[in-house]
Amino acid sequence: METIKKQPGRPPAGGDQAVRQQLLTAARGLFAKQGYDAVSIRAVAEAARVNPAMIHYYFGSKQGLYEAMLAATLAPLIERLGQVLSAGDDASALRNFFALYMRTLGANPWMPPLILREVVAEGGRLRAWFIQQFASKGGGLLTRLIQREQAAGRIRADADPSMTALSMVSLAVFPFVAMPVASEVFGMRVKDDYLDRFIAHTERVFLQGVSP
Amino acid sequence: METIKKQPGRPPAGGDQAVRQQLLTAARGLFAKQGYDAVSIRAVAEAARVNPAMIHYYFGSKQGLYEAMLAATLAPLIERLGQVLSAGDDASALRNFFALYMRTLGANPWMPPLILREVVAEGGRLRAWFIQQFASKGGGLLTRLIQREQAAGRIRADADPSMTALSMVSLAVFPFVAMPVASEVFGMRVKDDYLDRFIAHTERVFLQGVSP
DNA sequence: TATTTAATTAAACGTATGATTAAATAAACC
DNA sequence: GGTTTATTTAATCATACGTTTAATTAAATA
Repeated sequence: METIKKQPGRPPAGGDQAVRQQLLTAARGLFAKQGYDAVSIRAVAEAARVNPAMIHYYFGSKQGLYEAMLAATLAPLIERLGQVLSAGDDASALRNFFALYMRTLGANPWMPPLILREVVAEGGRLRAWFIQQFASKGGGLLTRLIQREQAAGRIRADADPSMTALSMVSLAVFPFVAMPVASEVFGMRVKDDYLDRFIAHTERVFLQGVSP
Repeated sequence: METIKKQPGRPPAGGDQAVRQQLLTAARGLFAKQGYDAVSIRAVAEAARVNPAMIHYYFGSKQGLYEAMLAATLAPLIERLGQVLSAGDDASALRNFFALYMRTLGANPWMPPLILREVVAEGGRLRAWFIQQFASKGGGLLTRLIQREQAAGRIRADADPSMTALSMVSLAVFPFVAMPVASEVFGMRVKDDYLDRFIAHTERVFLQGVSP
């Protein structure tokens, strides 16, 4: 039990000054796992080993913390997908896009729940950022890609691009969130190569499902 | 402003004695739209036009109300799917199953959000009922159907049944919850025939995606 | 060195929540 | 008709929540 840093006042300069980042990280984990309403700012502060008042000092409010965390967590995904999309236009672009999408979700376990909770949060608190900065950008990327693939004859032309985008997002995002349930129901043992096999399965279902 | 029924005491026999059902209906709508934590028992009682204490009288607790509502809402879906599954074994069984699944979700708008909120509620309050009574039964039905179709050569044999079931659930459930977001992002206008067209689209993506 | 600014703590505030209780009233039963 | 039981209301309880404030300390600045 170290008793350092128990008194008020500005901390010595030796410290990491990483309080803000600790809060963001703690908030990411807790909000993803339990949802906005179930997480108290005291719980976040405790997980971050920080005084609860620091949340208001750095983020103004609980909602401010949540919004900052969501933007910091989800924005990079859109950016990377955009890069892959503008990288190439060959026959493997769709496959690359899909693989990067699912691999990123698999490597950042807090992403899928955060996305799903926002999607289901109809009329919720910060719907604005999620829709305008995440969903519409991601949806734009997706439909552009799909139409490009349709023009190239790799996706059948009679498929509605918006519906196709929805199908792709469904196949890619939902299973990650459902995995804990599926483990109990199907007894899936998540071994090392499981993620790879699952991505390959999903990729094939989608690509074959929308092919001409 | 009618002032009837404002005094305590057992109500006259003329009344409907439907308090319990009113509470279940109000709870279904509110919990589906806002989630468990965001809904107060006072809000449920107000929506049901009933005294808040009635929740504890009939259901013991907020959680009791939630569990009763969830069971009453989701159990019929599993039952109906089971009937369809055991009805026939011909080439249209899979298509019938899929259509009934999506059509039921579309006709009962509170179902998809309730399911999704349970799926994402890792370590949540009543995970027990959802997993043991809903997810495992539904998962059992699904894998049985998929393996039957594989034996009949209508689903490719190298597809993992559990993964295939996950893909099917993803394609069928997620889009309903994402529809409000998709409307804003894609400008989808939900016309009369939209649901039919969307179900047809999804059905084709899945069937074609898992075909040999 | 003296003063101001930044970062942190502990304590408190007002409110909303889930839950409980006592009283009240009509139905059900004997 | 008298007693018991079922259903409802209003009031209250304790707690947890988001937020605010005042005090405190070290860094930054001059």
